[in-house]
Amino acid sequence: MPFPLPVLFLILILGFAFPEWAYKPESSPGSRQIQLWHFILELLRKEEYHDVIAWQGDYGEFVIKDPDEVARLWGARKCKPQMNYDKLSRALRYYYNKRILHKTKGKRFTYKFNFNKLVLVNYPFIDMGTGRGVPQSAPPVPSGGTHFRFPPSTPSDVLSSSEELRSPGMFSSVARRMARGSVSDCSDGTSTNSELEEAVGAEERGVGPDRGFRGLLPPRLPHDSLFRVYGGGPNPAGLPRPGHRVHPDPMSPFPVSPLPGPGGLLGPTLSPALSMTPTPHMSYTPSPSLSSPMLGSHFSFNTEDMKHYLQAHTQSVYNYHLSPRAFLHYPNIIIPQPHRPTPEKPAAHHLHSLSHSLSQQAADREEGQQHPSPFKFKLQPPPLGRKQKDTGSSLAASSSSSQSSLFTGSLNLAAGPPKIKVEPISDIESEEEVEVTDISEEDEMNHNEGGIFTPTALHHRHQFNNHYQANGTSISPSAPPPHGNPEEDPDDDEEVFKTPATPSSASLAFPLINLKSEPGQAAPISPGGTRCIPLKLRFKRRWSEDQKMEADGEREEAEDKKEKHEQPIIGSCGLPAPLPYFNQRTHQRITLGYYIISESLE
DNA sequence: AGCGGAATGT
DNA sequence: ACATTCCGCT
Repeated sequence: MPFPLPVLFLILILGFAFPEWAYKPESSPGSRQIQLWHFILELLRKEEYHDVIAWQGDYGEFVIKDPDEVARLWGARKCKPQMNYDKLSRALRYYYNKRILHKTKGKRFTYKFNFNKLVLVNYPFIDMGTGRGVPQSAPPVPSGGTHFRFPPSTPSDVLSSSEELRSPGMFSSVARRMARGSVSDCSDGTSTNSELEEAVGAEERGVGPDRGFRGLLPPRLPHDSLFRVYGGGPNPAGLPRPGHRVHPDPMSPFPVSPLPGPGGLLGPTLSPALSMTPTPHMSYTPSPSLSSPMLGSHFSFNTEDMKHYLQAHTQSVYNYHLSPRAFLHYPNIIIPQPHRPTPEKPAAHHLHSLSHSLSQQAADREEGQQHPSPFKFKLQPPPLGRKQKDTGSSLAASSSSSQSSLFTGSLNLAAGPPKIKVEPISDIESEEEVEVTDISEEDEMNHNEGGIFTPTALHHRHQFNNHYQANGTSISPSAPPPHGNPEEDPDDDEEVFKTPATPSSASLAFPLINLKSEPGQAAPISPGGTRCIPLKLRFKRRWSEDQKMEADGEREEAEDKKEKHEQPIIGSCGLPAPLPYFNQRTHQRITLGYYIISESLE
């Protein structure tokens, strides 16, 4: 083996951090076509449109003052001249089920973003503001006290020579044009999007970078605790926070976004939830370069693999404006020296230095805590989208594991048919492994009966009876949840969002790998208090799930069509993807479905 | 005004 | 997937 085990593990983590999905635009502002809620946020952010749409009322609540105009703008952006508010509102209504938005009842044209669930990793710096009507904006990067800089986001700076790393359209001239809000490619000549274009142009022309952030700030903040990182509230996590918002990092990519999207529009946006829960949304796409080695009894990473993944990660971070906090997940990343990408491929260097400074950050943050540099990760199963449900995702069991045990665990599964017995999960374990990173999870835990987890729960109830019934067997979304969400506005239509997006997360997920634990150590409780279950059980559960999925995956697909609840909106954030293992008999890759969320911040 | 099903489009 | 379009219903 070219690398010692710890290094291999790092490579593995890094490697899995940058699978194909990292390039996928899902939820990313720049890529793909703009989504309506992106656009809404964009408008919200611009003072120019405050007569048309503006934050109003509760946190995350906005009112469309001029529905026709909003529709017109939207139609212009999408080159849909026939757009009107009726259609637009239909689109908005689709967001209800996705829990991006909900309607503020009784208030005309008033909707509310579900920032509890809206983990805009791609908009990590939305600053919802702390100050009662006082527009605030956060520098896009917590530059104060750190060395972090978004590197120059030019293609040559970020992209490697590897073609496969090049995201389509990224950083092209077209992309740059789009980044200024110019999407007037409407071939029908109905380019009516000049407004936004002008607006963005004005921003670019020099109004301070700070200016562009303001529009996104809703007038009030429900809980300081929500935004302790960027919001100006207490900052228990100890993350360096900029003292002055007026002097944003000059290196910030946000004022002039490199993003191709409609305007780099959401550059300086923050995920309030992210502040607390850097919950990456990841769907793992198997990487060929890793699959073959995994089948064998040993890993072999070649330089290209490393380059690929390191660069990919770096690129995805840049492309998607990922929060630098994403790097906190690798506080002690070490790019193996012997195989460090060469200078003409600077991505790894970036990553290296990034992780370096960020590890310092992490060290600062960890000051006074037990473990100065805990290589600890919380893992979360993939969101229960339909796809994931089909492929099996909900039963990610948590575990704390040493490097070697993780490896051997994976390897054992790869090396031979797992001798795993299907057995129900005891609710004790399930419940105890709950990791509430985001207080918004609380409501989910309390209301999983209406959530996306439901179908899975139904399908697997016979198998995981105890677990699911622990939280009630009713799948009625109307079952009023006990009040348990301190951050939920009292006057808000709570049931809408109390629908648990991720009871699975709450009850089954947030597995944790404590990389610091000794080999073989059970590490039942992490320093952060996370309950972990043995690796063996984790795989066992996983296997059960997979077997189950193989059996009735199609049936579920059919039934899932009716299921509208989907995962919380989480942007891709360039974090490690789940570890795959293989079903030896079928030789199929199986995604474990663990997501590294974050270190414990508490 | 607002909801959501259905068909359709990209 | 994420709308767009249409429409019946409340």
